[in-house]
Amino acid sequence: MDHGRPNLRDVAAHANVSIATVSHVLNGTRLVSTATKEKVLQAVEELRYFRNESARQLRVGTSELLGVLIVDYNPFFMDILHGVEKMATKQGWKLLVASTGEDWEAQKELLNALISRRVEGILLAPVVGATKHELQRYAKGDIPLVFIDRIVEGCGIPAVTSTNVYGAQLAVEHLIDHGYRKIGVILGSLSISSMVERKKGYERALNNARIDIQSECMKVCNALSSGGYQAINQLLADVSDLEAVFVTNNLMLLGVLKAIQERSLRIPEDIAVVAVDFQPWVELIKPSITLVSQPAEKIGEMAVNLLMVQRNREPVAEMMMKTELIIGESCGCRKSPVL
Amino acid sequence: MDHGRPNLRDVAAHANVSIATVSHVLNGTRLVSTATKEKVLQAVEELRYFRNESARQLRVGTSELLGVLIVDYNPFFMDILHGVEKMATKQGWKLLVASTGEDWEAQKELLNALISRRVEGILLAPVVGATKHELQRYAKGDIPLVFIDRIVEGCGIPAVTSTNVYGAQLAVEHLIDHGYRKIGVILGSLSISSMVERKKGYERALNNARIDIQSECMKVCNALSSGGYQAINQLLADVSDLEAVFVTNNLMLLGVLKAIQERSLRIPEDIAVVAVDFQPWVELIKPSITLVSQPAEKIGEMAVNLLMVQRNREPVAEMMMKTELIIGESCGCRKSPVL
DNA sequence: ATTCTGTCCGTAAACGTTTACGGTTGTGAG
DNA sequence: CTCACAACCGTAAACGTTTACGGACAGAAT
Repeated sequence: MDHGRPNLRDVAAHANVSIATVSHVLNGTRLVSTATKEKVLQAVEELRYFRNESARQLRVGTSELLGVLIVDYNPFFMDILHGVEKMATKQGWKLLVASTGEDWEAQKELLNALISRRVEGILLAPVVGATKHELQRYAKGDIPLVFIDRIVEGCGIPAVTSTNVYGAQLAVEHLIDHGYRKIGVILGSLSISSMVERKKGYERALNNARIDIQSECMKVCNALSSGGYQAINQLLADVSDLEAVFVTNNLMLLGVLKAIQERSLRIPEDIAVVAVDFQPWVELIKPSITLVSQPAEKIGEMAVNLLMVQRNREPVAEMMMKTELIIGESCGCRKSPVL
Repeated sequence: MDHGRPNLRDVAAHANVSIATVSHVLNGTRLVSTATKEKVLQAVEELRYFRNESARQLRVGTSELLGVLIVDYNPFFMDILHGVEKMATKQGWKLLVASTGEDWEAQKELLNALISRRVEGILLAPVVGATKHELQRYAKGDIPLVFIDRIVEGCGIPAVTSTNVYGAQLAVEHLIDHGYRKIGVILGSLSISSMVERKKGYERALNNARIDIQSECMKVCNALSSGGYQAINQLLADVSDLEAVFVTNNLMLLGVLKAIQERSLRIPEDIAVVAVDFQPWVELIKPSITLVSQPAEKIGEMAVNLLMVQRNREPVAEMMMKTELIIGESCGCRKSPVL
């Protein structure tokens, strides 16, 4: 009884067959008599043999792994991950997951690690600091990439995003329809495409309604709860007659609501709120929040699909998933819309 | 110019050195003159060489991968994952993540897949249906396992959990201190150790206060929002004079609160609520919910630590992380405690 | 008796690394 | 001049699979 993990060779010896036969039995890749098949399977069982995947991978070249680079473990990316896993499992792929933070150097490291592991494809949310030039080089490689949630334009990498401009516009127009004129917006870093797009939607809505866009109504902060908290406080300090605010992601919404509660402001009477990203808990807070929801799970599923299309060398387009306005009470829908 | 990915051989040829030298340069494993070092690095850069990890792994035997089997992508496991990643990164390990659902067959498949990949260790939340016998066989293997959040007793696998019994007891005693006597509990499957423990804590609290434990006060449901929703409705139907309820996880809490809102019951006047798992949003709902919080991120960190201890063949104990009672308004703290 | 066809199986060559072993210089000490 | 030592590098053997190629045998067809 030698030490270490059992080999194909060990199994073969134990079953009195050749190494090739064992492999074929295990993979069902050629006819083997039921007698020897059983011998082999029994040997496998007795030795508790587990195929060495790295040897297989070295030989056949496929890793059956899918790399996913998210920015952090927040609920939005979790929903995406869920969708990704669902689709990946259908291919027999496992997920190699890592979070990058908004740190391009870290993201590059992780990209390299994934490439070294010869993953079948990489899903990534490009991070603040990512350059078109560098991403292009990655795109030239033979591992297909797909952007999720965010993009960097002009590097030939397909993407699955949502209709951010339209969604934001819809949300802000909804506020305008209720008569609000002094509308603030709280944004994350403008180095992120989704934030730029939501800003654009905000501006379009105001422009269409011929409302002046005022710079003090626009706050950029880190896209976390703490950032939202600071931003809303600044907004309230800088804009005395603020009527409404558009919050561009779920985490920032947490901070915004916290600040509003602390100040005992009433929603929507003192300040109306509209936000982005549906999460189950928002149904519970009162008044319920009007939201632009993104189909996060679908984004994940589609991203894997795009990846496979790309692997087949078919031309790939970008996909924008439809956002939806879920109307709650925080937008003041009880006020009659002005005509 | 040949096709396919560049090799060590390709790099060596391109730099006019031996294959061994390239390897040594890349790994810094022996002295190489700066001149050739630069030649090599330039060749690597020009050919865009990426080391083939599976070949390395085959040769040296280490995968630098950590397998993590969670049950689903919910906020609690996300916090755990965050902690796990933080610690794993310190070892240079990447995360192979998969969700199993409450499906033991699926979990076994995934365990086998992870073993085949020769991961450095496996963190898993053992799932409904897992048997001591089968888990013992996995524990015999040379890949260290660590339970997270839940355990299966007697299979020699170390675990990181939280003080569920004590936490639950504390929570329910807190209710009792406020004078509540008719206290319901909503549990997930009792095939899961954490749920059994929370049930035990509930029972201890009642016993200590010499309150009869009534079976109709105890509802077992699937541990999701929908389960909580159904359970609280049944509870309210079966126990007419219900005064309070203890909800044993975060997802079920969502459903419970939804049902309570639909029925326009007041918290805590009509029904007091105490739950398990702190998530940021609970601070926002009014009245704020009294909670037993688990240090999920720490659980993840400790699990990786335990893994490493185990790898060093040191004896390993189980770890129970301290839970904490975060007092909100939903327990009726405004009522003066009875003496 | 020969050939053919089909069933069943084994031998050996890759895949791309790491690393033990050894070889070739050049330099300073004796 | 020799020897030792350091600095530097190359050759080749493993790691555990998959799979192309070919061989042995049995039965059927000629």
